[in-house]
Amino acid sequence: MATEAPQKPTASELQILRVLWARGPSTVREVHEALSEEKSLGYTTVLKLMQIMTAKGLVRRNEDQRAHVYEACKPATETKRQLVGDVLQRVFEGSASELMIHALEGRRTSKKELEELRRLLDEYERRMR
Amino acid sequence: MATEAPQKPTASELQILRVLWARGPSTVREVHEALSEEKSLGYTTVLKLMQIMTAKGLVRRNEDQRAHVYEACKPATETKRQLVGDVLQRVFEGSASELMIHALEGRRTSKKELEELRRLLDEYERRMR
DNA sequence: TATTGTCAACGAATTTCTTCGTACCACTGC
DNA sequence: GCAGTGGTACGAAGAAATTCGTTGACAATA
Repeated sequence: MATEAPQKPTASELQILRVLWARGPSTVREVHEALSEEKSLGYTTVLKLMQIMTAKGLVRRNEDQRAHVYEACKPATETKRQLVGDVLQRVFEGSASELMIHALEGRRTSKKELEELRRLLDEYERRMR
Repeated sequence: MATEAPQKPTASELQILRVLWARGPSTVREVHEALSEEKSLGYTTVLKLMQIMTAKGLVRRNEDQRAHVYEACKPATETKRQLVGDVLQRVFEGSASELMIHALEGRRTSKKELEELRRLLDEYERRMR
């Protein structure tokens, strides 16, 4: 089918994407092993998910080897931007400040991270000009 | 049933919560009308959703009047914090800076908003001390 | 009192996610 | 050439979301 519309990954699919982003192109077995460290999932479950993701166009695979090698279609950055953009719209009506407020509250944010955030703002502003 | 576990609203449920947050306690009809402006949904669909949300403990209702009056159980802030916290963990492994980067990219952020963001950081830091 | 309109309740149909069991295929080593 | 091993494909089952039609209660009104 190879749909062309940009699909939003589900929670499970995101877990798999994260492994692919971190490891680069990987086989189902490799993904399954990486995921096993945090969650117990059957091998065929991961396989099925990755097949579905292939059909959706979230990942593509190279079938040259017997163990197909999968990789994410889109770079991590793009998908992350899409996901956060979705929440930004659906929950905060597009207000980045509102998003930030709620992201900072309800957790301890280190001094280091605050500085990093300031640096980001500076950089963004500079680039924007 | 009145479950006690903190439930995460689905996309549709969030739409309804947003109406309730904006309007305060409302009847199904009022919510339905408010939603109709952005989306076409049958009255009974909204009713059903709100009944389910009641069962889940996302909203509570006053049945004194024939047209029951619904309101969100949790304040907007708390739910928003939960939703953004979820993305923060699932997508950005808890890094607020990462979240920020991706929130800012892929959209134009006004100078005004950037200032607001800086102000937030200052305030947060001051409060943290 | 008969009619009409407003509402909640119920349940059913459909779709999507998630999870596996089972079957089947190709290669390797005896 | 036959048994394992390690892989994919297929299909099914259950849960959750989403959507709405139908029914029946109640109330206002003509």
